[in-house]
Amino acid sequence: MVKKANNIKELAEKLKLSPTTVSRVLNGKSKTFRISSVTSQKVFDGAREYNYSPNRIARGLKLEKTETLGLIIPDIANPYFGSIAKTIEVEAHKRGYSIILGDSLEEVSTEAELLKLLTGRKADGIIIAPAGKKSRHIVEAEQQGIPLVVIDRFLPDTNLPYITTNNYAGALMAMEHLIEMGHRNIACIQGINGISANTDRVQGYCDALRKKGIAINDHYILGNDFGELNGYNQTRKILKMHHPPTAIFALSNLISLGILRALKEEGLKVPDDMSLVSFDEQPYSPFLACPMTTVEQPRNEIGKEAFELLLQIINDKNQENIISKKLMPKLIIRDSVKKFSISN
Amino acid sequence: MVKKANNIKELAEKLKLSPTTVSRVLNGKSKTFRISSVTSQKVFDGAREYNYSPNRIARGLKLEKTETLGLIIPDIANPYFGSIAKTIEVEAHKRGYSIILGDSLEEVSTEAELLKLLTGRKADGIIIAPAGKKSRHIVEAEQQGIPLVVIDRFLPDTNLPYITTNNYAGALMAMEHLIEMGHRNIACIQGINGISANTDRVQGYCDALRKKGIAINDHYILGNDFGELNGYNQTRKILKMHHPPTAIFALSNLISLGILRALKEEGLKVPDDMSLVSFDEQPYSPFLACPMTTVEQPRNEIGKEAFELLLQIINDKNQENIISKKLMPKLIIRDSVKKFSISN
DNA sequence: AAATTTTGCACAAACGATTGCGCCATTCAA
DNA sequence: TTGAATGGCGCAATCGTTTGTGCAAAATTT
Repeated sequence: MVKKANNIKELAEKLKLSPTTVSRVLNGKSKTFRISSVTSQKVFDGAREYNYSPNRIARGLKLEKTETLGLIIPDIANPYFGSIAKTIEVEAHKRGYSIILGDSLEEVSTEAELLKLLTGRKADGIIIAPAGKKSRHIVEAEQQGIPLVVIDRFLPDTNLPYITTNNYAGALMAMEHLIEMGHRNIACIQGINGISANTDRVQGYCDALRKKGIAINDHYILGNDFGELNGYNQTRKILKMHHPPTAIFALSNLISLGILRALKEEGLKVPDDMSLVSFDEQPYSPFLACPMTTVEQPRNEIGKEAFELLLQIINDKNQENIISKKLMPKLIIRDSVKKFSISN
Repeated sequence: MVKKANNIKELAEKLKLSPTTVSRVLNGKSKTFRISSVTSQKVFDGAREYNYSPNRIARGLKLEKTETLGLIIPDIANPYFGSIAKTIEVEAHKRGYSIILGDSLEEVSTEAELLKLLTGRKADGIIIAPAGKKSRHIVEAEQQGIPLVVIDRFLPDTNLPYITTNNYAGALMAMEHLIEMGHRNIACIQGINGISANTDRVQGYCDALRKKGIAINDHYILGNDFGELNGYNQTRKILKMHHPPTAIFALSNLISLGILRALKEEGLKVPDDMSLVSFDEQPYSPFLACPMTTVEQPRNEIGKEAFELLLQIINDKNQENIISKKLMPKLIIRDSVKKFSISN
């Protein structure tokens, strides 16, 4: 059996020192408190020998900071959020922070619970990708004084700091590509209405059409969920239209999977029977039946920037230079858009 | 500004009660300590009115349990682990536990750090998908007394409790399908050698061949990583072989993506030029250029069972009925295997 | 040699909860 | 009327850290 010191008092006794001294040495305050280097060394050696590591709970209680960050995500199984979570965890770990992960299941009520839990657990800060439009509970949490950064979407009517993709620009790129390829009748299957990420993308969709003098057909904008099923259902609707579009702009990776499922059921091919551009590049995008043209969001940057911003809010007294950002996405052109030489 | 009680003492003062009483009421011990129902009600109302929620850090310190579970995963961006993490988080949340997430980046050293961190943070238990073959640090953590469950892989030479897929059975199914379809020369691109999940799958590969009296060609078993690049590199090797196989059995979702990339570069088609079966069903599997035949692991069950098992270890004194499990996977047959009528 | 400064460390009080024990008031039994 | 039993709640110690303050001993100055 290895020798073991379970707390600072035990270690102090074995070393014939006081807990005070041990604590100070281990926290790198030897100089400040004039602990002799021989004593310091004794403490370091002892800590290793007796395999002592401080109880972070007790430490957190006393210091009133836990070096813990909350991360609330609507769906951690979605690789888009998964990779954001990854970079946040990795960055946090580098800086000594741990992540408490909460999956809100896209439900505002669960999200509110998680928020309460995290404040009860005295997280030093929270990064949240909000589940819905309602944001009162988030604003309240922030007003209780907990540093908070919003990702993926921002919340209008609040001035919570955020890091998101420039969704408007992404939609613009995608649509300009479709239009250049000769498409005029383009449907847009959207996600949750009223969420900034969605609104901005739809805005980009509309503005791109407007710029080119193409009339906006309201029936072409449909759907209300970022999930696969919505993509499937809306596509079925589209295929039954009088005057169906020649292309679909999908506002999420899951939506485009649903589109593919519906098209496949009807025996339709991309891009010959239907052109497609989707938000969210994925590792499999190049290997689909028809390699897909996508808008790639800068996931890693979102994670990094969000973490840095949160850290800044935690550490800085002057909240002057807290600056939200919309990061540029990238259009990856593949084969899922058919070239139309003649206008349809 | 809302009225606010930041700790139990403040709340007690406002209610003209002692912290003792408040604590007992809020912990549902009114009966046991004969707190009158009128007092109890006063406490409940007060807690709501002053928006009091107990400091879980202080609570954790005193109670010596934090209702926090550690989850260590090699790559949270991989949807396979992502969905396991999701079910674990959701189940845990239902039972009042929070999850501290750690991404080991497939590195044993990072994994060891995370393990230390979690014990320092006094997690009540840990669920870990080990990154490598080395497991000393994991065993040590468990011997320090922290409840621990291993997922995805088990660690031979230890008797740590585990929940995994029955990888042997999964490989057997996949191979039997390939053989039934007439394939005799089947390559196997494997993941990290020496890891149980990999070893078992390779064992299934070999046994399936043996059963059918097919000689095992050592050159057909190659690779040493679960990542995309390994799939790509090994496929390039395979394509240069004297006597190339007619089918590849990929031991992970990422490996099969790498295979697809290599095949695509050479202008080869699945299944006409190469048949393919892969471990790990994915949402996109049906929509690939050739809809892929896959082995689906029971991710949700793995998550649930692992959590239940951990809870059992945490709560039960008698560790008699701690029982590890290998859960059955499912073969999903699509179009990526070509039918060979004539033997090749 | 006395006074002062510096060195080197320890005492004890927090942090916010939980809990063994105790104490007073009331009710009941004798 | 007294003693015992019960009802209803509070005191103070404790969990493992950190830290403001304090106090000897050694070193230095006068």
